Amino acid sequence: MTSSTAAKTRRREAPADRPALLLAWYDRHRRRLPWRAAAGERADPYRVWLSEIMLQQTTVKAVGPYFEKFTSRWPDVSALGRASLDDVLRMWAGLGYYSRARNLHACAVAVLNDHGGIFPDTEDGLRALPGIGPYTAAAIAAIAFDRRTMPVDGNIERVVTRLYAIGEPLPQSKPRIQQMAATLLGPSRAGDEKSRAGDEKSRAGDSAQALMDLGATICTPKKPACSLCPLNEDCAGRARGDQETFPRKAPKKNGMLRRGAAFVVTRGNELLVRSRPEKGLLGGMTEVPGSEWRAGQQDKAALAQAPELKAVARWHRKAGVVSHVFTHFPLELVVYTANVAARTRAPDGMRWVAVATLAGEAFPNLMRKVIAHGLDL
DNA sequence: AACACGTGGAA
DNA sequence: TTTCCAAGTGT
Repeated sequence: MTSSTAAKTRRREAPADRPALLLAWYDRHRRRLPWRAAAGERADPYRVWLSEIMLQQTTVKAVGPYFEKFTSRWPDVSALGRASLDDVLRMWAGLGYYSRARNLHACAVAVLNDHGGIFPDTEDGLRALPGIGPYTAAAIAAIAFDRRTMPVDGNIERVVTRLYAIGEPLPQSKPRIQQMAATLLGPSRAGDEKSRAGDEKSRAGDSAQALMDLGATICTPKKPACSLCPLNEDCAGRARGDQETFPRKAPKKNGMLRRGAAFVVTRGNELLVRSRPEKGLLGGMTEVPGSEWRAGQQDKAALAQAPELKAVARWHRKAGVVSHVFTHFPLELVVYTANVAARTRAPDGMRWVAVATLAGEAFPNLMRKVIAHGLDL
């Protein structure tokens, strides 16, 4: 047997201890984030939950100020559970995916009313709450309650598909990824008293956060810094040289451009607004009145679609359009402005709000753009 | 299973 | 400029 064969054999018999390498790396390089406890300390379930909801499909940078605002105003889940939904939507405005805010509030109410203000400490218990899906349930269980479970988010999907060169595209590969990700969990800690399944104490939360930090800082979507990766010796993707091509995923289709009109109607220093329906796009958020948004439509017919605004005499069409891109379609809105007489009543379902207090309204960013365009802000 | 659901930043 | 995407969930 040659020495190189012997080395290969040895490696096969004693593979790198990836869970341990991962935790050792995490102990040196973990990111300091507002919702994370100090090393070795138990995280606050409320802060873990709040951060996990905010971080869904959202960058750490964008979440920072929102997390600060929320925790300052509502220091615990009971406080949030006693807040009004409107207040929560106003605080969430601008973060996107507004059903998260709705579910966040519903979840806080459920924890307060059904669980005495204490978060369930099991994955199943968490999973039953509004807005908590399989990822978030596992993340909270692992990070806040030391449950030995591995949440799989986008970062972990990327790291794992590269590590094992999983060529099957998402989402079909999800079960395989989940299975392989779980092998990166460290062993149960010794000295446990008997424990139920999945109840073993471990550093599961650290293992999960290690994988996320690795994905965020080293195993990045483009140009991964493999030379700095604690798992690089054993990475199948890197061995093949095509690590950047993982994870594979089906191409996404682009939505068609939709157009519509928005009406910025002022009455002195007040603006005419309404609330969107609770379900659907921008659900429950505040908007200025407008036409429907249709693919292929020009704006000619827009005014005709706003019968409740027929009374307005003088419309002024602002030059240019407001462009916005949603996940599934781009949007262009033309903006009409008008100023109406002092005691003009708001049409049914609409209300006047002071321009001075606009910043505190539950406007999604699209509406902030529209209003800024219409008011020349 | 596939699609709806926001936004801003990076390359 | 365009494309991709960032700690997913609900239906």
